[in-house]
Amino acid sequence: MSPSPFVISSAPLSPEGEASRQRLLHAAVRLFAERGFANTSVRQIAAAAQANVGAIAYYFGDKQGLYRAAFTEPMGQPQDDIVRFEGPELSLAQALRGLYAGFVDPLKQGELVRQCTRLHMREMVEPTGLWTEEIDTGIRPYHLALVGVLCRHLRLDEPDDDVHRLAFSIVSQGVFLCVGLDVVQAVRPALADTPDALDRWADRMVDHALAMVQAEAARRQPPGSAPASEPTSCPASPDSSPASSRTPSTP
Amino acid sequence: MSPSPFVISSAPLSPEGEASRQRLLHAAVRLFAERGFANTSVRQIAAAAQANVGAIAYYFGDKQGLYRAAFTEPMGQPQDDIVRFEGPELSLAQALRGLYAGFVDPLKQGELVRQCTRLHMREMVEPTGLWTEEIDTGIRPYHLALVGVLCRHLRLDEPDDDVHRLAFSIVSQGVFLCVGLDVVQAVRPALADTPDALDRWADRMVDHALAMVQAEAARRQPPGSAPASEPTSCPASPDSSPASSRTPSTP
DNA sequence: ACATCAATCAAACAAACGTTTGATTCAGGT
DNA sequence: ACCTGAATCAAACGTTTGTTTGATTGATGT
Repeated sequence: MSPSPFVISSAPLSPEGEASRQRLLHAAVRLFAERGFANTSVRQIAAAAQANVGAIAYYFGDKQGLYRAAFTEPMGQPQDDIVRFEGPELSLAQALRGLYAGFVDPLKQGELVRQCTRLHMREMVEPTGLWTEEIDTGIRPYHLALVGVLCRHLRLDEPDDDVHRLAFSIVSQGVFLCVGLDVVQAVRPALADTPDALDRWADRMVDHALAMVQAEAARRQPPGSAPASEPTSCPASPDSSPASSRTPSTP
Repeated sequence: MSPSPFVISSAPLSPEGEASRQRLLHAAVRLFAERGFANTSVRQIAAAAQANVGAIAYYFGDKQGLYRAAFTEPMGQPQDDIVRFEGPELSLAQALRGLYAGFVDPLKQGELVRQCTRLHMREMVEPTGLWTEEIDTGIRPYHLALVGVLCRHLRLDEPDDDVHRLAFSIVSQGVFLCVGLDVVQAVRPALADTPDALDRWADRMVDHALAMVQAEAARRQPPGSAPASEPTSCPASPDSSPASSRTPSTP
C-alpha cells in the first residue's frame, strides 16, 4: 500500500521507477501530440508505455499532471530560445538566423521534441489553462526581447505599435513552419522533408525578415532625409550581407 | 414517433424547426470553438441552445454530423477568398491588400464567423479527417493561386521552391493573425481590439509583404544587371507606392 | 529471518459520455 | 371529429472515462 498521493518531484526515484516514469512520459507526449488531451485515455497511454494505469496516478497524480509534465519537461527553458538572438554583439542578420534556428532545430531533432512542439501548438487553439501560463512565462518575454532587438537596430528609444507588428510578422514565419507543417507537406513537401531543406528555408526567412526591417526603417525615415548607408546593422556589423550565405537559388 | 434517421438536407423544414436547428448550430459553433470537439458534450450544446439532446440526433444525425455542419455551413466558399487577390488587373499591392483582407475581415465580422474561423484553425493541429479534405479543396488552390500571382509579378514562367517559400511567408502573416490572436491580445491588445486597428495592421502586412517580394526579386537579379525601375508591379500599375496609404505612423 | 518500502497490478468505482427509445404535444389536411 | 407527421421531451441504455482501492511483488537494510 502506498498512502502517499503521488511522488513529489523532489523525491529521488529508484532507477527502475525512473525508467517507468520516462516510458509513461514519452508515451504521453506522443499520444497527446497525435490525438489531443481529451481524445487520449490514460489506458491507451499505459498500454503504449507497457505500464499499469495506476502508475499514472502514482507518478503524476492524475491525468492533468501527466499532461503538465509532458507539456513542460521535454522542452528546454524558453530563455534558451531568447539568448539565440538577443545578444547585443549580434548583427541583425545573425540575430534573425538565431531566432529562426529556434523554430527549425526542433523539427530536425528527435521525435520527442517535435511532438512536444506540436503539443504547444495545440495549446494555442485548444486552451486547457496551461496556455495562458505559457504566454506569461514563455511567449511574452520572447516577444519583448525581439521587440528590444528591433528597437536597437531601428535606433528607437521606445517601442511603438508598429515595432510590435513588425515583431509579430517576423515570428509568424517561424510559427507557420510549425503550425502549417501539414499543409507544406501536402502542397510542397520538398520544402521541409530534409534538414538541409529546412536550413535553406530558414535562410529565406532571414532574407524576408531583413527586408521587412529595412522597409520599416525606410517608412519611418522618409527618403528625403539622410539615409545611413546601412540602416539595419547596429554596433559593428561583421555580417550584413543579404544573408544568402549558401544557396543563390534552388538547385 | 419518427422512424427516419434524421432530416436530410433537402427536406424542407418548418419555420420553427429551422429556428431550432439554427439555435443548435450556433451554440455548437460557439462551444466547439471555445472548448474543442471532445471537450464539448451534446448536453452542453442542447442546454445552450435551449433544446433537447434528442434534437441533435433529429437534425444532424449524431454529434459528428453537428460538428460537420458547424465546421462548413457558416463559412463562405474558399474561392471567395481567392478572387480577392488573383485578378490579373490588380497591382501587387492591391492583390496583397485583398489577400490580407481575407484574413482580417472575418475578425471584424460577427462572433459566428470568428468562431468558425477558430474551428478551422483548430483542425490544423487536430486532424479529424476534415482537415486533409480542407487542404485539397480550400488551401491548395489558394496557395497555388498566390504562387501564380507571385510568378506573374516576378516575371517567372514556372514557380520554383523559393516562390513557394515566399508564398508561405506572405500568408504566414495572415495565419498568425488568426492562430496567435490570443497571444496578441495578451501582449499588445491595442493591435487587434478595433476594426480600425486591424486595418492598420493589414496595411503593415502589405508593406512587409511588398518588401519580401522586392527582396526576392533583387536576390534573383543581382544588382549588376539591368534593374527595371519598378520590378514588383506587373501590367499597368495604378497603385505601386509603398502602400502606407493611411497611417504614416501609429498615432 | 524479518520488517520496510517503493513499485506493480487487477479489479472495482462513480461519473459522464453519445445515443436510442417511446410517449407526448400540436398544427394542418381530409 | 379524425388522422398524419413533424417536433419536443424525459428517461434509460450501454460504453468509456479518470480515479481509487487493496493486495502482491521484490529488493534492501538490519
